[in-house]
Amino acid sequence: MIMPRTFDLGIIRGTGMTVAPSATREKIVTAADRLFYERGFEATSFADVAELVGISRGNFYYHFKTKDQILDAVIERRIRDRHEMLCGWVDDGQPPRDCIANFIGILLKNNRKIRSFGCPVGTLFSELTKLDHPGETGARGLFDLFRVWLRHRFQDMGCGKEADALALHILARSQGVATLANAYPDEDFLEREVAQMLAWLDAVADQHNNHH
Amino acid sequence: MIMPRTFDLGIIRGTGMTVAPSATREKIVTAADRLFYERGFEATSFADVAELVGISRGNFYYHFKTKDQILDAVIERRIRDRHEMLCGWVDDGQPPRDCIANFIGILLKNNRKIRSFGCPVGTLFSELTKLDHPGETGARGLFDLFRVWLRHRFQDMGCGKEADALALHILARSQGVATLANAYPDEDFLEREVAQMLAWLDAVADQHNNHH
DNA sequence: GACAGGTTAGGACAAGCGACCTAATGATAA
DNA sequence: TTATCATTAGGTCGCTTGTCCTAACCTGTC
Repeated sequence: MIMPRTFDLGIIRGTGMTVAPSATREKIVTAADRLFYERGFEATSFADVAELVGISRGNFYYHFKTKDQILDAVIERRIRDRHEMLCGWVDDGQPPRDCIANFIGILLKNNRKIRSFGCPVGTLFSELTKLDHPGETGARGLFDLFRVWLRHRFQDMGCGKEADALALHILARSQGVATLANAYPDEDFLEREVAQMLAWLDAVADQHNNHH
Repeated sequence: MIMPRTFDLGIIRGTGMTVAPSATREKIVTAADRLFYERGFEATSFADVAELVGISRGNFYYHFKTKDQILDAVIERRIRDRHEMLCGWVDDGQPPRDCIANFIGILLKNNRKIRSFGCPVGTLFSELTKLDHPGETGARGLFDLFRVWLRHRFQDMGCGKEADALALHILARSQGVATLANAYPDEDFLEREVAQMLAWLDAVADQHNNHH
């Protein structure tokens, strides 16, 4: 397991020291995280975030020098959250097949948000790529997190060299399902596709159980 | 086959008459189509389009009253182009299996653009949804065009009631592959997934050949 | 030449944006 | 109390945006 980015656990502001994160800063990141997801990064203004947090606009400059820094903090948090979630499943001692099934299950767990706004990872990456925004690297890091984690689970299942291709495959399937669930928000489609993905997963598992 | 939108084949400008489309208007739509795809709708300004076309900014108002009208025209053209492409395959007398294979082949044919900017349909829809933009309906119409066409091809293959689910499935797979090809622009992934989709298609075809 | 109608260029306009500054506030420690 | 320093509110700045207006430009026909 590789942490794709170093984590800024607090405010540094020139002192070179790591301090406990400010409560307001965390509120800003939380609000920005939500608005970047629901409205997109560019369409979200400082005023929007300030209104949601309930603070003054001008106050932002104290916590973040630029809008890009807020984006970095949001991506950082998203990576940390997903990282914890994924590692939690492994630490629980769940077998790799169940871990991957949990990943697929995210689509159902978050089905309402996904049907409204698509996948937080895919839509953010897509937007930043089009904007030629440096944050694209961080957004790709989110993909990397899932890709590497899935690869390791498939390796644990004994898939060997195929593991990375399988990881990308299931990642792509999830992205596609999220996109179409967003365009056609009827619940049946999502459940149907998740069931198919789980069946596919079990077929892969069986195939490698029989071989070894 | 249903045309999801009526086509405005020219400029109306109050007269209620349909006139031959102006050359400048077509240039504007072409440039906007490209920029909306490469940079996104909101991030593309009138100045950007004007520069690409080589005309004055202020001139836009003569051809389009608002930016939204340009978007409508772009979506209209995209629908018309895809409609012609899809109908062309059917009119050529290609069997349904080959028609669907052609659809999957779009991913390879446009692989360079897709790896750079993602899928023109999916990314546009995703952006407009987040913006709560009325053009979302038109963008969904693009999905509808493919969905209905694919459904009819699967029906022609004898898939009956499953046809629509199969159409959505292959649509979702395409979307996911495009998204990940955008994030990881190495050629192998795209070719691998396309091969898998074609294998899946043949499996579906065989299944329904044996049954009947 | 004179005229008319479709077309174009260039600029004006208010609104909103990110970035930035400064004075006021609040809590803590001497 | 006083001093200190982190934090906040409110406002300004230059810039870009979409929208809109008007004068000039073609390119025909009379």
